[in-house]
Amino acid sequence: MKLEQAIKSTKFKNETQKAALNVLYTAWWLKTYMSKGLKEFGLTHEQYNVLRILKGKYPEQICVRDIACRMIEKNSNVPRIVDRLEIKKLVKRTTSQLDKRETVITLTHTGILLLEASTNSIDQTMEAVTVLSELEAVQLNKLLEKLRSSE
Amino acid sequence: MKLEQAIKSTKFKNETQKAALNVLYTAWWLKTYMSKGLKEFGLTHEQYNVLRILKGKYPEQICVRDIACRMIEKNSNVPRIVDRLEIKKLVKRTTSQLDKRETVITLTHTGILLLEASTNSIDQTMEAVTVLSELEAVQLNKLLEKLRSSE
DNA sequence: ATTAAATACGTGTATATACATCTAAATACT
DNA sequence: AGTATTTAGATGTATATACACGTATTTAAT
Repeated sequence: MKLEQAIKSTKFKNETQKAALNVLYTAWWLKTYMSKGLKEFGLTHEQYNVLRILKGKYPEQICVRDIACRMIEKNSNVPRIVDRLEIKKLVKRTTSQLDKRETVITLTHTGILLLEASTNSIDQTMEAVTVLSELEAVQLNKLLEKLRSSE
Repeated sequence: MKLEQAIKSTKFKNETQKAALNVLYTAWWLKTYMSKGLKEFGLTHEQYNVLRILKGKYPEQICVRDIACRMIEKNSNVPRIVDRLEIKKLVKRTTSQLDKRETVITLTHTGILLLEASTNSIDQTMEAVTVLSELEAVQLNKLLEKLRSSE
């Protein structure tokens, strides 16, 4: 669906403003598909992101701060997300002995199994809905990084 | 900043998966700038979106459902956002006489003034941070719509 | 060595997101 | 007409987002 139909508006200041809105809308669109796919595993978008980050470093341990700076949405309240993963026994918290301020998070066996099952399912879903050739994806990545280059 | 630095990860399944993550990250990045700019006006991202939609139709009236389907994030709880705008006296609620189920939302004078001031400020901020030529923006819009074309 | 500053993370609050449920009103069905 | 279904929107719940603040621990400064 064209952006114009999606948000029922045709009045954009210029193509750049439209592009910004288009990025916001597309992100919402992607998140919606992901959340739907994750539902059968009882995971939210953010919980899944944390599990993926833990998997990426496994079996190396990782503290809350390291998780936070790897999150897509940097303002995520990682302690609280970990709370929920801990209740479901998908991760374990331990105080680091090297630095007692740090809380080290570890994937449990249950966590690994759930992550494996959900990753396969989500990757398939996302591949099915994200219609881009490899070349187009490269182009899109370039343009998004150009957009953010003021930072 | 490159996506790899932003989320401290270099392991992507393919360029398409990276593009999806890049869209999500860029959306977060844009929202952050917008929220910062809106703060001085005491508005959130979503409250601003509702005000913009009301302005787009002004002085024509518009009901809650019509606002909802124009929102960028379709799951927005519009009645609750309107609650907050009403408390700040930026909008007014009236029950439609044609269909008493409908609640019609109108911008107040205060609302119009605040919207004008904030729009100028935000448009400037967004233009400053969103670095794209008109041509690049056209390309980006095309690629995002291609990405979503499975829908 | 003692105090000051910085860091890690937990917690609190307001709002948003996602989704389910409830109520009133409008429409459709027989 | 009388009942069923649909629609609009308010409301409830769990989690997330954004941000401020508190506490314990570590590092730096004097």
